Amino acid sequence: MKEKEQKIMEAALQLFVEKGFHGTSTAEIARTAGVATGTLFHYFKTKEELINSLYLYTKESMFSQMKEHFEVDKSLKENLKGLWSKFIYFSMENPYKFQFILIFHTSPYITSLTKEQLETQTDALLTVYKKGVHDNELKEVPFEIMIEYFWGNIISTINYFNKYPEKLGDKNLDQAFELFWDGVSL
Amino acid sequence: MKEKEQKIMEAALQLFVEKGFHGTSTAEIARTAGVATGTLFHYFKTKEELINSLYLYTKESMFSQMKEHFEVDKSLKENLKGLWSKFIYFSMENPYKFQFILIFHTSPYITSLTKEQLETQTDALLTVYKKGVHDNELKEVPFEIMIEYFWGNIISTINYFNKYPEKLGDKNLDQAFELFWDGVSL
DNA sequence: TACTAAACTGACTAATCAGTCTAATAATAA
DNA sequence: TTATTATTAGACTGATTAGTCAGTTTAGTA
Repeated sequence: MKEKEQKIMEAALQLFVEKGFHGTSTAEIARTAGVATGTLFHYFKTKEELINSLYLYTKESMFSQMKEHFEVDKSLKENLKGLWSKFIYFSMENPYKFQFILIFHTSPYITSLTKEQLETQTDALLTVYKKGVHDNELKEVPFEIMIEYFWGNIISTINYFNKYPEKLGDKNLDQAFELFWDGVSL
Repeated sequence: MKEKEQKIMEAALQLFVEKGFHGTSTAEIARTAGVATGTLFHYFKTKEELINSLYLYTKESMFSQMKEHFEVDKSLKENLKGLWSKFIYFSMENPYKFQFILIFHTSPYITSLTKEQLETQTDALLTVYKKGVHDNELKEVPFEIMIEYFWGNIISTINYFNKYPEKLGDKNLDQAFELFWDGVSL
């Protein structure tokens, strides 16, 4: 990716999160990125294309860190906590990216295409869930309820640490995870 | 409230949820409500005042249904489930209102004043939580974690039923609540 | 060195924005 | 009835918007 393209995306990411999609003008993005408006439209044909590109970029940036497979010598709980923690740490280290994904996901901008791409990302979790149920470690509830519960818990944990950053530590992380785990486990 | 004022608020509520604050023009709100733009600005001095009025109105509309006190002859679990269910049903019956509260709450529009008003709303929950801990029914984790967990669970349950409205029923509601309850209870 | 294509610029435009203003109408009171 | 006030209308304004375009700079190639 070219340097100016990168700068445009970084500026757009920050401004979109702080001021919303419509609240941010292309002129402001270009100014913040230190480029001319023409340059912005050279790389992204429309504002909407910029928004969608940014979504795919941030989502890829997040899920690329979640790729590692489960370690067979560890328990389901340990493995789940590993994945759960990765999401927490990613969002603490990349607050704008995480916030952007959240905002975008509940906005009218999301196209059915990008929605589909997100769905497939849950396949790995489905495998874990099925194994957990089979081994009598997890409750047998509709998978879609389980996945919403998983995400909801991650998001609320992140909200907590965003509100009270000074509380970030192993003890509170463990307690937040225990709430989640005791909910899903048998 | 005058009829046209009401119409303006209803139109604004729907459009804000569907297209965002900046994405919705005052002209479109007036057109949808069937009034002239002048009428809109007669009732609301600015667009921002309209947004804030709408927030206070929807929030009041939601919390007025949650006012009932806990019933002493019922268990903590039953009481909590009653409150939890009320939120679920409110959002299913008033999807725009609930969505608007969510969007507004994570937007730059929210002022410190309205933020304070929301905080006090959690006082009732704090009392319940303290009693639950004292009676050895609830885990002793920081209250702020508990409250985020409570909200997160409600929101993810609502997300689930919004995605799959045909799944709305006592069985799935019970299962979703059991996830929550098993997380918080000892 | 000369040539070419891509990267880049910023002034510009048509459309749209929030908000104003004057005037018309409806409601109420004397 | 007449006077007064609250309500409604929509054309209008200056500012801002997304996007264009004609031209300049940069980088690679032969």
